Amino acid sequence: MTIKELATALNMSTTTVSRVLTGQEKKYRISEKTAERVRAMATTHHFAPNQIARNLRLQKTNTIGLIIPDISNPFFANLARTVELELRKRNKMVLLCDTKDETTLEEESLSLLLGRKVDGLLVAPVGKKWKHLVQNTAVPMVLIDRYFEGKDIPFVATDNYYGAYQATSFLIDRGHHNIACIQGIRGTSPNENRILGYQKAMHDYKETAKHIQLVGNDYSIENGYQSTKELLSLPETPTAIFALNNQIALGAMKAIKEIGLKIPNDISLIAFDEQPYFELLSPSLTAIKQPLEAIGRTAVSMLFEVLEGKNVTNAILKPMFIERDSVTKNPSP
Amino acid sequence: MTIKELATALNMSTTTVSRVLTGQEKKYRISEKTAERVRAMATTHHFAPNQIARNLRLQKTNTIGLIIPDISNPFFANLARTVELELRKRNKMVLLCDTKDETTLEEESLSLLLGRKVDGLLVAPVGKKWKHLVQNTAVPMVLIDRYFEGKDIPFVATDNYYGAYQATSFLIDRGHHNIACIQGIRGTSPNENRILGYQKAMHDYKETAKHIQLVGNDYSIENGYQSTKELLSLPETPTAIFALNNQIALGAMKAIKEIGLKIPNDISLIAFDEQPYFELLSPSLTAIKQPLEAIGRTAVSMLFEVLEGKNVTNAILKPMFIERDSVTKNPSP
DNA sequence: TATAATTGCACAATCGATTGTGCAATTTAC
DNA sequence: GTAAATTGCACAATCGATTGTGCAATTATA
Repeated sequence: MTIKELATALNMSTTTVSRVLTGQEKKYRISEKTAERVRAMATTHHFAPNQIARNLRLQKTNTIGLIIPDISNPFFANLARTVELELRKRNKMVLLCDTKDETTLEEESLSLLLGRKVDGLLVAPVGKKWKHLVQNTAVPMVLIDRYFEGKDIPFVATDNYYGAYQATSFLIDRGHHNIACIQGIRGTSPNENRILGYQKAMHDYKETAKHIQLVGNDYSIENGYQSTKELLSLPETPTAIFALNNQIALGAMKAIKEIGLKIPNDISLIAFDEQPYFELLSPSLTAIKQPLEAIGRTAVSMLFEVLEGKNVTNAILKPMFIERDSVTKNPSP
Repeated sequence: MTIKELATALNMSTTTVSRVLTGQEKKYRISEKTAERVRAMATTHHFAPNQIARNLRLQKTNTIGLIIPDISNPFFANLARTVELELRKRNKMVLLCDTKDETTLEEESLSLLLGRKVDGLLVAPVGKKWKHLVQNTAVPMVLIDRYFEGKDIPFVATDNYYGAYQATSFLIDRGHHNIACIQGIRGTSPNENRILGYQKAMHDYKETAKHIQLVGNDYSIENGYQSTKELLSLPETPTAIFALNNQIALGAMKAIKEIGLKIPNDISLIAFDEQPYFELLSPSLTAIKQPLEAIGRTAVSMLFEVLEGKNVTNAILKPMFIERDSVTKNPSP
């Protein structure tokens, strides 16, 4: 059923029908009697306007593109959920793209979404390249989680530096000197800022902290696993590992278990990212919880401000340190 | 940049430009020289056709609606990922809707997606109501995970009966008589089939199995937690709990830990659904792994068959039982 | 009663692509 | 050299909505 058919059935012009159905009957002086007839007919026929046609005419799709590196990572899955629900409240739908942390796929996703004339973009970029992102000046965009310093694209992220500093200091306070850090994707903002926080803490406590050790290069279970195996085969093994996301932590635990070491006695562990099961592990896992819901909400409201032509300021939200049982007080070596 | 502007710049008709850019230059006898000029101009101007206009003209959006009860549940997040990547290969994009396991939101999502003229629908329904789903006869649909018996909507699901039967038999074999089952959403197909598998096993081994006990009514951590507390405060507590999804299992573990009992000595646990961290728990958690990727792939290819007008047969895929350490051999009572 | 103001609605253009058909210009056939 | 066939491209309609403007019919004003 199209508006034309509806108009024919009512013996009116499509103009009148459209104006009633878009609530403009007052503005265009459609009589209440006519308006009522239109509404009645529309409901009995279950008429719903063709959104494609509207989009074309109105030059607006009420669609937001959401680009995510890995929707199977619970961090992003939760983010996606908040974003979707928040956008729905504002009458937008989301076109989802998973980039598998590949810049190529991200570039492709971007141009596909632009071709579909999304009204806005919410992007958790891979974070290694940014040129394709700044090329788009046409549609408003807000970055989530990973961003680019000085590139003038608004973003919302966790205070990664703060979180990492806090976690590392905690380890040093507990007597750890040799703390290894397993990185995510190098060169991406969260990773670099976490590294900076880690390094700063190591430096601030340099009388006690031994040396800086960075390994790994991916936000994956596999990287956590391999890097941990590597670390634990070193002549001088670290007494604590700082895993820069939940997947790395998972891989690390797997390796530690396989090697037969015990957390926290043989080795301590802290994860950046919180997961519901962390408290159930034995021992429970000390973690830095990112304010996921706040990030999602903020990203959406920032995007709307940009859509409304307002200026926005980037948001950096504080994470929360959750102390549990995966860190010893007295590391052996 | 529109095709019209491009045509003006080339001093040609939009017809010719369109035909070249859609690869129909042969069919409509556009000279190679002209075609080459068009292509060159298109690339220098970075021309990309307005998909909205194409969609309207072609009556096809190359968009699939994906309706999911809870994208933050790793089961569905993984599913969504497979589906998204698989659809992208076939040049479709996905409009995502999260229904929070609420039928109302599902109905709303459905009509929004239909209004947007999606070419097809992949729905993991809440599963309690189906009328709104069968009302849609216009666009092809495939159900995932939860389905409706005899309602003639094609689906792909795990063999829940089989999985539950296997898990329950395993518990009985290990000497458990009093096995409680914490349900997900009652009345939904996976839940009912798992229950049937559980009951059948209990019945088949009735000399040894004691009685059937069903509690709970949600696929949530909270339900797992509350139901477990309830079970463990019974005069005659079960020796094993069968949790009907990963979230329930998580809640159950939380409750068990809080009460101070030990798995598996005090109580055994099996989860329907596998998660990467299950093997890292102490003890590691015995689980039934659903063939997630296969489900996603199958759903997509089934949808395409429907789109191509073929007949499809429902797919019921076998899960895999993964024995770990969360079940004792000799339950005490 | 004649004129002005208001009411109530429809015509037709528009958004940006695609496509059936028609018509010169060129080439081929005889 | 003329008719027929082929080549190369453009006109205009179409998809389904929205909207500036215009024009009767009705009501108000003087």
